[in-house]
Amino acid sequence: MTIRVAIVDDDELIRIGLRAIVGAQPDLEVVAEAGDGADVPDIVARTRPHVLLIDVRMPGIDGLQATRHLLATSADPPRVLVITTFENDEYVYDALRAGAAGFLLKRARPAEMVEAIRVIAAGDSVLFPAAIRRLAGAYGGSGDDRVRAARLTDREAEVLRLMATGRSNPEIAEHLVVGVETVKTHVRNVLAKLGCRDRTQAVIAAYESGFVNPNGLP
Amino acid sequence: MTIRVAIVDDDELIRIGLRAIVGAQPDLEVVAEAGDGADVPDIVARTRPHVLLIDVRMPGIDGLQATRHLLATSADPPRVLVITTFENDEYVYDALRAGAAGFLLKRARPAEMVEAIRVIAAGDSVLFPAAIRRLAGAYGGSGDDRVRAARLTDREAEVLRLMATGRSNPEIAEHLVVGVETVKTHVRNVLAKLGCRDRTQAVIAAYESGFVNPNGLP
DNA sequence: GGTCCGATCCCTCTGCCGGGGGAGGCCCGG
DNA sequence: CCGGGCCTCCCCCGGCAGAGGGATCGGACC
Repeated sequence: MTIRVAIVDDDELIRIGLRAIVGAQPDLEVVAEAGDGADVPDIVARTRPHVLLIDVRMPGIDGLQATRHLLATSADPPRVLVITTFENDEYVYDALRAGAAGFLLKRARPAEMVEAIRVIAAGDSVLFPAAIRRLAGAYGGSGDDRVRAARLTDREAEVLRLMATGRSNPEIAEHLVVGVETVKTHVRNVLAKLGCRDRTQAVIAAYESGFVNPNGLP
Repeated sequence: MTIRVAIVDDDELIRIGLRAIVGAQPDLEVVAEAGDGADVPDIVARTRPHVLLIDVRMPGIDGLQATRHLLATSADPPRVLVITTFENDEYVYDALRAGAAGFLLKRARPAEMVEAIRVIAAGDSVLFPAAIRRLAGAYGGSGDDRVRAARLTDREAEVLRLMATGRSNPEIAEHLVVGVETVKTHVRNVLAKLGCRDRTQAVIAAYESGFVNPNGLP
């Protein structure tokens, strides 16, 4: 099956280069191109790409915003591969946090680029699976049973996620920059809503209901 | 040309393991070892390694600070490969932002580790997806790694499994028909072997390493 | 304007959890 | 035979967790 690729970059030269590289592969196909992040929802809806190559830095709607919006609204979003010039671009990390599946350096060799696209399209492997899933899960809506049924508030969900990283109450407090007492209140509410006796049971519920996931897989 | 590798980790066991793995490769050579991030500038200046393996989490100067300092002061710094236990460790993001070239999971297989070192040493191919893919590599399906590496006894494994069902120590004791003190001893041993602070972290490790799984699947 | 809810913080108090010891019985293997 | 794992149980103790109260503030909603 050919992998459907969409390219979004404000620099036409980059688009031409990427199109040439991607188009030369028998198993890859460029199904859409755009020069503005604002077009992303439209082209995704129309062409249903498997992989979306998008520049983090663009005038108007940048890759970060586009990614976030996409994962928040699309029922079956493409895998997002962020394009960047500098490997230490701070936006990249924000993009990854927003749910991007990986990133690609503009100066990477063509063979590396297409390999990255294939890897990303395969979906189940790659970069920071757990972290990405967690973040994507926070924005997008993939299924929890018990946790979703608990109707946690944003803050409570955040606290549960931190509990599921093994943090103690003081550590969560530090991370959220609030008092320990506040965290304890949230924890108490989470436990009550989930019907759990202690934080360990809550973390188990989080795993079992897919609120958090081990090493990958939706 | 042999790739010169320096290893910095506060855990001597990890250092021994890495040294054994790296040293066994004909094209890799361990030129320095340290247990404290404070030693990094010194060993880098003295031994001029190509690749620096460093643990993100260490008492005193951690990998993050060491990396930052190194890249800020060294004229020709080594490529930094960060060592971490959890792939979603928040420090990892910070380390990458600080200039690390990639990260290595402690539970990765030796072949994946040396491959990662070679990729990093090659320098220009800093493509994360490709590198990470080799690291995360064959992860899926059956991978106890962390838990298996802990070499738990039968009883300890049984206790961990019960911990992962959300049982308290008294409940585990009742289930196993032994005293609570016995259970506490097993729990203590499990925590020590897994390097966890509390039972919640142990349960997370059990899920993340596939020792137990949500809802099904091998 | 009043009500409800979410987020924040504070207090007390019970108790299990987890660390650090030690100690006896068992079976296996050198 | 005797050492070493493993399982079992015991004591002491500091500390955080979790229950149960109550309080303030802001925004959303009516």
